[in-house]
Amino acid sequence: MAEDKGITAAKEDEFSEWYTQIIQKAELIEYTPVSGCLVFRPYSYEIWERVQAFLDQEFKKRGVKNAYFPLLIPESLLTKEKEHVEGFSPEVAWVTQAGNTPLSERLAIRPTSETIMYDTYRKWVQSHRDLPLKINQWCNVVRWEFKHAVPFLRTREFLWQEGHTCFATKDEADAEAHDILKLYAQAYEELYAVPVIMGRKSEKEKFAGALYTLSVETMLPNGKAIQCSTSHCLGQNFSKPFGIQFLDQKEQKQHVWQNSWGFTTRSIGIAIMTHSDDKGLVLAPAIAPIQAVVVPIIFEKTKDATIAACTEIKKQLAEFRVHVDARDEYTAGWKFNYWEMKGVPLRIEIGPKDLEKKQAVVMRRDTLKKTMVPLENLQHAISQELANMQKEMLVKARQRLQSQIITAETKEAFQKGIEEKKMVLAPFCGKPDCEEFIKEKMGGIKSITAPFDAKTPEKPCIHCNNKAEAFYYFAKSY
RNA sequence: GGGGCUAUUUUCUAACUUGGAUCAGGAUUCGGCGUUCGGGACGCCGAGGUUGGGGUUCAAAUCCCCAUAGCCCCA
Repeated sequence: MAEDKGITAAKEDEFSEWYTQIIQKAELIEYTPVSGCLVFRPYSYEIWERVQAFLDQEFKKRGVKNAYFPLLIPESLLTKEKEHVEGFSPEVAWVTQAGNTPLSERLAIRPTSETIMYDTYRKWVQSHRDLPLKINQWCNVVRWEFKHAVPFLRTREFLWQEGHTCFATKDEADAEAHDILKLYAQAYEELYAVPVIMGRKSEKEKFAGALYTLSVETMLPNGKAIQCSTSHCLGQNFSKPFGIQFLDQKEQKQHVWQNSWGFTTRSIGIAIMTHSDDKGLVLAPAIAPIQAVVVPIIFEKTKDATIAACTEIKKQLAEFRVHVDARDEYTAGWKFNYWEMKGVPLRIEIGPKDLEKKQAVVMRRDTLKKTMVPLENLQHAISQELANMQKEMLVKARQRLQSQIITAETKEAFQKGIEEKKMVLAPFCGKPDCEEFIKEKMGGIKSITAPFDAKTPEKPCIHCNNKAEAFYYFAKSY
């Protein structure tokens, strides 16, 4: 139910505390007795449902079918691809007994489903006519993190979709990996209004078992970079150990080329951190469970007429997600604060004075600016305000992101940028041991991604002075 | 990976330092009734609490240990 007080921590000064308050007071998250396993309350789950609806429809346009594979993966399957197991084994949770009976083979709770799915794909792919095979599943996964949990961003159990596709050729796999990456970027920018960077992960940071990993990345207001989503080309790294083969047109046996790609509930946390302020949550209209809340200003004599007018307005605005807060037990002022904390994009105030003048007061959550709108124009005005807000939130966030990025071609500039909590674009050789060095020496910074839009470096690697493979972003990250 | 801090009800807290009878006090919240309502209204009545386990003690919310959870800082 409603909390008694607003947000008491400032985003600028106490970012973590501020975030902890937001997610609880906006009724997004509830803690549970299990560390790192949190409740997605209806208000955050509804955001997820909107993103799901968008992605699901886009997957289907691309010929992807939904299916569901088991939660439990036998150890023998999980360990089939060597790099993959090594990457995941430290954080796999295991089921070892049923009641009091030990299991003959322990079962992993899926950290990701490559292995269980590909064991089945082997049976489904025989001919080039069976390709491409494109399957997605919406599910939960468990990765037993030992770092402390950050709600949405890093939890032991989280929700996601994982797409797993097979192609006859590498070209097709490459094209799809890029296509899905762009779709993910679109989801961030057009739904969450979060600006992102697309690129390719370093050898060290790529997915365990992948040929290469493409990623969508962004920077949070506290100076930490965060991986938004990834799209992996697995090459034939899994099709070989799992024996996923087909006969091609020339009657030759071939291993399939595979991709896997995922989008998680982490995205919700990124959107919250990006846009919210000291009054609470700020949600982009595209994903807000409620896009406009109508608050009647109630006086005893005009109460019925005011509420009737609000109900009428809701009907007029049927194309939007509108809620009328006609609760008797709270004052208008209380409701203003409450809905601001919940991040509802627009507030429509209707009082007797407004009704006399045939107008409404409309307030935008991101700018907190109020405008008077004639009732006859309301539908159009709301539509405009929502569209503007969606657009301007992205623009504003992009300006902030750009202010957090610098380019460095010398060691000194690089170091300075990192100290200033920037994301630094620098020439890098791409070698894992060189990256390991940088990480050790510079307080745990990682390569983020080699952005697609960067130039070819002329200067050598920022650290080892060998030939640079590409410009990479480096930063502290989640 | 290392270090630190915290835990009282829906929530925020008082009592803890110096263990005891004050009935664990207040506010908020929740339920009821009434007056209110243009930026977190108010009155009356009612509901609700010491995180879990162990120890010290005649006596534990208070001291000690363990577990669990949360938060912060460093790597």
